[in-house]
Amino acid sequence: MVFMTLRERKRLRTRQAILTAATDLFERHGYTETTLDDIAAAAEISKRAIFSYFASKEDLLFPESDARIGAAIGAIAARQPGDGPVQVLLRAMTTSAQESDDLTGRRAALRLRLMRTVPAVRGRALQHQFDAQREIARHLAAVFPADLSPISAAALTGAFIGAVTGVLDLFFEEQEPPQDPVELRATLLRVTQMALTPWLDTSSGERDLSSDI
Amino acid sequence: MVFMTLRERKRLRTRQAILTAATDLFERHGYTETTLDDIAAAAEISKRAIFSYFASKEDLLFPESDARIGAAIGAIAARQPGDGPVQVLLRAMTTSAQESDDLTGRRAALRLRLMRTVPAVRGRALQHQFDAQREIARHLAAVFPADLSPISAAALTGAFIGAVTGVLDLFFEEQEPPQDPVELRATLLRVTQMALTPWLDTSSGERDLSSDI
DNA sequence: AGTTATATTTCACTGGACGCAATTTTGCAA
DNA sequence: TTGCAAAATTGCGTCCAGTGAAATATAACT
Repeated sequence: MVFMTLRERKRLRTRQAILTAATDLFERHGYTETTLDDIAAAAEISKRAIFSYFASKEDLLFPESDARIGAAIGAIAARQPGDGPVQVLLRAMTTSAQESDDLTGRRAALRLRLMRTVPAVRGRALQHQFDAQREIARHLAAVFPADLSPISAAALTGAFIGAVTGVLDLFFEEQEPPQDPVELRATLLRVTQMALTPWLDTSSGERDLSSDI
Repeated sequence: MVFMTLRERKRLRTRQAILTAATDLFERHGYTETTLDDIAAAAEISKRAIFSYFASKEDLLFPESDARIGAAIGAIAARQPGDGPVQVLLRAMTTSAQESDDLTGRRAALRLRLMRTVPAVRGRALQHQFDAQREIARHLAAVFPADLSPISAAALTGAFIGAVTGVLDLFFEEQEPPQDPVELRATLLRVTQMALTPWLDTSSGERDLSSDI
């Protein structure tokens, strides 16, 4: 966006200031230990102003959730002619894991860590994931009206995401999420592969995810 | 338990009083509109005492979540000799939907309604569901060490529950959850059937869930 | 009855969220 | 450059969930 009024640019800057201040303090002093007053002070803004940028304290950890959904449905829209629903879902997952910076960056690792320690954060994460899932299912059904009823689309999408989430949780129970963005992204793709290979074997068309890394 | 100290009996009574007061007020005035002070007053107890029974306001809606998990892992333990992982999972879902009063009763319908309107409630519900999923996956892997790695168990369980949850959400988007417990339970089983039939066709052994109704 | 253990109440306090009015900042036009 | 309307920001104040600690009450045990 080259054309932005000065107002919008400044707003973006303070928004970014809030985000960096928040993640910074979260990393150094912990999530619950950091108050909104602290963040406001660090961002040189009033506490009240934070709520004009983010709806809640938790949302400071999910600043780009819309973009992630957007990437996924974009991948669905830009499907290859020969692909079936399963392939499309798969590609939507991997590309959305790559395009949006939401899965990389230092905020991603922080979020993964906080998800397992702060209940409120986990709850918000699951909510976001669920909303994304509903949206994806809706678009998938719209794109394959012949092959998928809305119900089948919901079931298939839920199964996919559920499988990946389940394996991800198990995986990060014993293994710390890597700090390095590149490594983190590779790990996520590997876990996706682990979660979904049984599928790809039995149902339709083998495909190696590692080609996407 | 016929033999219970007076203390335990009284404690159970007040616990029940809190629950009925809470669900009552939630139904009549709404969740966010009802304060903990209201509930405390209705239960004739101090607000502070509520927290010695329940950890949070949301948890007033999930009083028996442990029992639900217990029923599920009980069903896994008491599996039929010939059943594979898929059948066991299926039976665990249906029986846990029947044994625990958590899915029936007027609190279940209320909860389903609030899950779609109050974000905090939805978050808590997803958290409970996720915890249950992890527990179930762990037990499933323990019971089928030959057929399932811990990872496959996590993926399979996540896929199952994810599919059911996704379809459930879609279903209740247009259709109000029925108030009548019997009808509600039947609906849940029907939705489960809808979500999982594609599976049962392709993978292993057809089975009609309606025999469980 | 007296003693110990466990609930419950009371009170004071923190922190997140939000409504509202006053005030400052900014974009833009005369 | 100045003036003005719109938008952003601030500084209150309020509400409510949740916590800590001390005081009080109540059951259990001997």
